[in-house]
Amino acid sequence: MIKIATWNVNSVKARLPLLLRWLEEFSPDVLLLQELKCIEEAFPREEIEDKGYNIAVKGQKTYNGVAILSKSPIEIDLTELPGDREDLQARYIEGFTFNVRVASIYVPNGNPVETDKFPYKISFMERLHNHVKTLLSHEEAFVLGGDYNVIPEERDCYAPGNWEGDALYRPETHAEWRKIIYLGLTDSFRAKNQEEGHYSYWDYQGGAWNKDNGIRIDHLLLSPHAADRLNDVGIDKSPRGWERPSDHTPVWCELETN
DNA sequence: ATGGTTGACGATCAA
Repeated sequence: MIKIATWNVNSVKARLPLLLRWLEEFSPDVLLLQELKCIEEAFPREEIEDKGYNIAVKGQKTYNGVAILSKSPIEIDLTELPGDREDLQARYIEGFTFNVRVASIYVPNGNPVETDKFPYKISFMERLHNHVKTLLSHEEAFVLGGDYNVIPEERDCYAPGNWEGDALYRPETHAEWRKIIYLGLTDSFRAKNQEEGHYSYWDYQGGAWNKDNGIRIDHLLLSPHAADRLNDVGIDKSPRGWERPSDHTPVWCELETN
């Protein structure tokens, strides 16, 4: 079995103690990180290598930043999402490890929707849609994990009415999400669990964590070959309750080894 | 209670 997880850590430097603790306790084989908020040179490489991980980083000062951690060597193939050479934001890294293609993705938030942030989000999702078509043509097992900043359905948020008009819940956002899924990808969490009320993010504000006012926006999307090997999935809520947490908590899936 | 969190940065923006 191979355990693959995704976690938006909201600053890898601020979250290092929690990250090290979670690597120790959960011991994922592969961990996809988002929102590093640092350049590659500032990434806490040694501390994570000491836990037994290989590391590939696409960093950026202050904002964004994604990484792949793996107990097995990582072959990096892409450090940006194809389709827009002018997009300099560090939101995509893709590689090959444990005989599986993996990507760590940080889809733009897109709010406020009346600014250019929303069309940037939509065009990023269109580029992802195009890239997924290319990936599918190779007939490989792949796992695309990350913070998609998409609440897929009503059952993925505590109060759907509050999200009307938000970039995470807009009709255009749902349309792009469905375009990607309908290419043949599996939302791994929904392959095993149909219940409402399972979340991966709780806002820092308004006591959202204590009230369980969350949303499910961190996803692990599987290619057909990977979905055939899906054994189990879960959301590990515990790190959200630790001291100085990220506002996101890790989401994981377990694939059978072949 | 004209507010509400957190992080990086630099005196504000982004989420």
